[in-house]
Amino acid sequence: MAEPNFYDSVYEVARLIPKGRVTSYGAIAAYLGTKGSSRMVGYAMQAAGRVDPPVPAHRVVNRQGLLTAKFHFGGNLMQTLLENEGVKVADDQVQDFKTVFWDPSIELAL
DNA sequence: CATTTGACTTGAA
DNA sequence: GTTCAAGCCAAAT
Repeated sequence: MAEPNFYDSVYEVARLIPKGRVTSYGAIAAYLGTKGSSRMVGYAMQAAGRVDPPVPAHRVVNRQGLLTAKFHFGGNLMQTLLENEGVKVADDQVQDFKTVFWDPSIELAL
């Protein structure tokens, strides 16, 4: 079911992120085949807050596991949500990032 | 229709 | 190891 819209594709993948896991923009972009459009993934996320059902954008972080999106969430909301799901966050960074990392190109490749 | 921007990534100094 | 710069694609203006 390939969505004709780049945004919708990003939303779907973002919704597929399991609880307590996080992924990176580049991972989603690579999964969509547009590795170079890593920025677009985040850009789509911005609009994600306007779509329905809502997308767990708080589970999407940058390559460094840094909560880059928290600035858009409006404070510590993002970190709170992540910790609420079992993701340890400290200094705006995901702890054990590689452990909680969820790569769609691998998890969904099956 | 052309230009600018953007929740990023990777490479080089 | 850290900092700077360039590159990438798509949507918004």
